Amino acid sequence: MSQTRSTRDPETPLQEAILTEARRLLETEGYAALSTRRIASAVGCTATSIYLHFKSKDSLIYALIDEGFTELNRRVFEVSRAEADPISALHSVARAYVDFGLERPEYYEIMFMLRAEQMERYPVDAYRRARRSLEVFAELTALPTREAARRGVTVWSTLHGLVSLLVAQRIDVRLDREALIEDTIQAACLGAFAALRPEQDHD
Amino acid sequence: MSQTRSTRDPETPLQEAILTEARRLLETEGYAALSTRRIASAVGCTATSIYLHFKSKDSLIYALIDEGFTELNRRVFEVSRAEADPISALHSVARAYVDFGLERPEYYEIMFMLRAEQMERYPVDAYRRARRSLEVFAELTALPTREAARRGVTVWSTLHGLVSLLVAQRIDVRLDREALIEDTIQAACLGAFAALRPEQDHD
DNA sequence: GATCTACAGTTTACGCTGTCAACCTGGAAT
DNA sequence: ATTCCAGGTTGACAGCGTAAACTGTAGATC
Repeated sequence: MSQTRSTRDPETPLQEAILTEARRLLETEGYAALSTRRIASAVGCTATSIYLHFKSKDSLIYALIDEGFTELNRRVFEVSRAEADPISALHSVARAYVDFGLERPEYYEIMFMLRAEQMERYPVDAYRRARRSLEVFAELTALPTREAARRGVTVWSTLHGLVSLLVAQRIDVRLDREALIEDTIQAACLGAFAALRPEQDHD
Repeated sequence: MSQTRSTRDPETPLQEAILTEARRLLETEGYAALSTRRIASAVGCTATSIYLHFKSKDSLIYALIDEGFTELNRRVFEVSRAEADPISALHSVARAYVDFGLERPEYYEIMFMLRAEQMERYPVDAYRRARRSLEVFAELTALPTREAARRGVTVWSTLHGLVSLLVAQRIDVRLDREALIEDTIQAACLGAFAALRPEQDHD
C-alpha cells in the first residue's frame, strides 16, 4: 500500500516495523493471519511489546484501515476530478471503487466487511474523515441534500454488494465477471439519476 | 427459526440438544458467542462430545445455515407464487429477501457474510440446493439464460449490499431506513429490466 | 557522583478458542 | 461369559488477545 500515513505520526522504529509486518501479513496471507504473536516473532519482539505502541490489536488494524481509505480516497478523487459531466463522473467513480476492492481485497475486507459491532469503537471523527470519498456518490446525484444522501448510500450499497460477494468468492465463476461488473455499475448509475418513488418524500 | 429440518435426520437426543442450544446462542448473542464449550456447558456435556455428532464446528454451523436457507426459501417462494406480473413479483421477492435479512440478522450473517475461504468447504450440492431461491431473481428477468443469470446476480448483489451494510450497522442512522430500502429495491428492479449495455453481449 | 524517574522491553500468566488421542463405561451380540 | 462398540469423559496441545509484574537503561535532578 502507499506510504502516505495520514494521522499517526511520529513513529518509533519498532512501531514502524510492526506496521510494516502487519501490512505484509495482511497483503500476503489475509486478515485471518494477522495475530500479535506472528507479527511479534517476525519483527523480533514479544507479543506484548505491540501494546506499547498500539492500544489494542484493533487499533493496529485501524491503522491499516486508514491506509486503505487513504488509497481509496486518492483513487476516487483522482477520477472524479477528471470527468466533466456527472453521469460519466459517477460511472468512473463507481469503477474506481470496484477496482480498488478487487485489486486490494484484503484491505476491502478490513475496511468494509468486518462485523463492526464486535470491534472496539473506531474513533468517530476519524471514520468520517476516512470514508469521505463515499460522499462523492451523493454529491454527483445533484439532488437536494436529504435525498442525495440516501441516493448516495443506494449507489454505494449496490457497489458494495457486488464487491463483497466477489471478494468473498460467492459468485459463480462461470459468469462473465467483467460484464457483471459493467452491468452493476450501469444499474447503479441508472438508480442514481432515475426518478425513483415519484410519490413525495415522507421523511 | 422454524423447526423444518431439511436434510440431517435422524437425530439423537444430544445432537438435537446441541443444535437447539446453538440456535439459541446464535439468535440471542450472535455468531461470535458460538463456542463449543459454551454450547457444551449449556447442554450438559463436554466440548469434545460435540464432535461425536458433528464433524467440526463448521459443520454444526452449516446445519444452522441450512435452517436459515430453509426459511429464506420458504419466504421467497411464498411471495413469488402470489404475484402475477414479473415486475411486482420481483419487487415482492426483493422485499422478502431484505425483510429476511433484517429480521434474522444473525442468520443472514452466517449465510452470506462469513469469509467462506477460511471455512471448511460447504458441500457443493447442499449449497446449490440451499440457495436455490436466489435463482428466482434470474428467472423473473425473463431474459435468455446467460443474460438472466448475470442480471439475477446483479439484483441479488444490490440487495445484499444494502442488507449487509444495514446488518453490520454501517449506515448512518439518521437516514430514513424505510425510504432507503424502497429506493434500493426499486433501483434493483429497474436494473433487472432495463436495457443495460445495449452493445451486444461479448461473453 | 548518587539518586530518582520515565520509558521500552521482557517474562509470566489468565482465560479463552477448536480439536485430537487416549481412556472409560454400559449394554447388546456372539 | 466374553467381546465389541457407540457414546461419552479426561487431559492435552497449540493457538489467541492481553493484563500485571518485572528488568534494564538513559536522562534529569540534587
